[in-house]
Amino acid sequence: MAVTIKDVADRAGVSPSTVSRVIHNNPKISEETKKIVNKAMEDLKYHPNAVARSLANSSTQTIGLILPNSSDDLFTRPFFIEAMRGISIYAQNQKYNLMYCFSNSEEEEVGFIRNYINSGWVDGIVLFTARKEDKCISYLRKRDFPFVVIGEPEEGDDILWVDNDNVQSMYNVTSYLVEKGFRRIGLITGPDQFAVTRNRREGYLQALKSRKIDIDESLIRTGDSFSEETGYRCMKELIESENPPQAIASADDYLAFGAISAMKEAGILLPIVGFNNSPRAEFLSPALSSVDINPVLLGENAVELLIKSLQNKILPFKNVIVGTRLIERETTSKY
Amino acid sequence: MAVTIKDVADRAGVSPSTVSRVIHNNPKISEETKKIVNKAMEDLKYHPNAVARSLANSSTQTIGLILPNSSDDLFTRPFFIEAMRGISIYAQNQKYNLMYCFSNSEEEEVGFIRNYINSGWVDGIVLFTARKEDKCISYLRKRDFPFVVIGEPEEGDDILWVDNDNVQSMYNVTSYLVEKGFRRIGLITGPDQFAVTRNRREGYLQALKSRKIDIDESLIRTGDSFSEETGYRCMKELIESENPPQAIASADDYLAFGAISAMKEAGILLPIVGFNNSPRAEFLSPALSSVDINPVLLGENAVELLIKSLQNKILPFKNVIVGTRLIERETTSKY
DNA sequence: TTGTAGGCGTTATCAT
DNA sequence: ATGATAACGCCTACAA
Repeated sequence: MAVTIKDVADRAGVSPSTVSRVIHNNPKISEETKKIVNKAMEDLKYHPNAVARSLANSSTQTIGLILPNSSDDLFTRPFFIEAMRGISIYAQNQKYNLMYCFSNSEEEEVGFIRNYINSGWVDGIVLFTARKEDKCISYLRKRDFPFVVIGEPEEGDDILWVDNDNVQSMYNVTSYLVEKGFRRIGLITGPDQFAVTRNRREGYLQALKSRKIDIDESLIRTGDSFSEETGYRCMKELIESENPPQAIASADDYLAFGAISAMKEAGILLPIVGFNNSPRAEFLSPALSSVDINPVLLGENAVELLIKSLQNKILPFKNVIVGTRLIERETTSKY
Repeated sequence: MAVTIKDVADRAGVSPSTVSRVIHNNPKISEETKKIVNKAMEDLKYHPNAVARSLANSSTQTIGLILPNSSDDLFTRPFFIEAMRGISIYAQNQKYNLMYCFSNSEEEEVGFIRNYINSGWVDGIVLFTARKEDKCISYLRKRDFPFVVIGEPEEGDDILWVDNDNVQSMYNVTSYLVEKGFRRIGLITGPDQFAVTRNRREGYLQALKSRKIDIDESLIRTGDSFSEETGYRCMKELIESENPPQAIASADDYLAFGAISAMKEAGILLPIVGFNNSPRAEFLSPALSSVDINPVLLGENAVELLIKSLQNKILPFKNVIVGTRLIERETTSKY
């Protein structure tokens, strides 16, 4: 078997507790013995057993990520892997381990969370999406287990979360289109159960109101997914409506991709802006203007909040807003 | 604190070992006590502590994934997240946990592997790429630690790995282009240090040889990355060469994307096939023909091999070949 | 069939 | 400054 703290103690001629103290840089240990113990550890190539340590500390230094696995191709998008990478940047720096699991439904997500908590594997959990009346969130609160959400939940501000300012971002996009001279601006979004949908619509509405532009409900399409098909369908409806829009604000790039297909089919090409700055946006023809939401930073900040709260550090804020920026491309630059 | 096996034992009026036996379905336990103990477990909402269990068993039921983080945008591609999802499908089924880490270099990868092993967190490791003289592989072998590689390593067949038949796949692509009547077929690949590069080139060469077509080295471009820029540069060289190709086999979609840009710039459009069936391939104009390598299945099979070997199950094969299929799209269908 | 006791490797409390 | 001891929660000979 592997070399243990006892082996080191024997070789150094001290007790296991002394070795433990050396490992943890306990101040009241003589330089002399510290040297001897360190030598013994090197000689034996000793490495602490993290599992035993976890048992003794009742803390695993591990964070669990709950990844959704939506029916559409949501998870094939770079958002998740980018956020996971962001999370890894901060967590690895802090010597935290990362666990992940994919779920196929909200129920399954709750199941994995329950399992992570009951088994004692993780110290905290990262949720990748905030739904309306989110069962994961209510379960985690019921269990009083540390977690952070990527995306602002409706449940209030005693929850840790990070998000973009979705209201502001869509406000900016809408204003940008208004500035270009368009007044009839169509809005295509994903399902209403997601906070991101409601917030982006809110930004759209606010922008129009602040410019004294009347809201025309017939210009607002709430899709039942974030897929291209949905975007296509919504756009088609808009095109065929009595009073079609002059420009489109889309709450997601993929919805915008679908919308562009519908427009091409109809032989028109209205200015359009998407969200998430997906790789394809850049290479589409015409290249799609899109809002970069910085998923890496979302991930980093999320796990930073979580880890700091696990370490009982004082959190100046329970929430972090990550800035977005509009990447202007061909679908709007020529107007 | 959480309820332990001892609490259950007390409530059921038995010893902890009896409870443990019930949990593990030990055959020599009376139906009577089994019932009582189960009742007690439910009443107390008992859940075994996985950390304590791991310590006692010296097995964590956890697999560690080592993700590369190449300088180009490799990791933003769906391959990794898809493979991770495939891994999760099998692992979650087998009640295995998954850990992951991103590395910025081969050295860092070795560091994370060392850490995973020394800390005792994981029972086995999944490598996401096989390089020439791969340091991760040699380190894992030195430590005699269980692992599996996605991608065939050069080190031989006592290693667990899964891969596509890259030789055959590129053989098929090349043959497909030959069938269409082209004889001067250009080849664009990524760096030579990756087995996938060497194997796909081999398939290309074999296909030409089998058709008695002379190999023209000037048609073969080995890029120094898998990025679009590289593809662009390689294609430009091919176009400007004395004797340019009539069609292109590309070992990667992104290389193909870059190549298409170069062709568009030059006002030509040679037939071209890529690899990986990236989402963008479908939506490019013209849509890119590409080989679907089935990353989900690669992940599933990889972790299946690893877990079975951890469970000392007899493995009929140490390697698995996952089938590929050519998705024909506009870049070749019209020829 | 069930209980006892020791061990997994580390930490923390209490002595000394 | 260092050592002995118990504890973390579970498993598994060995005994009974």
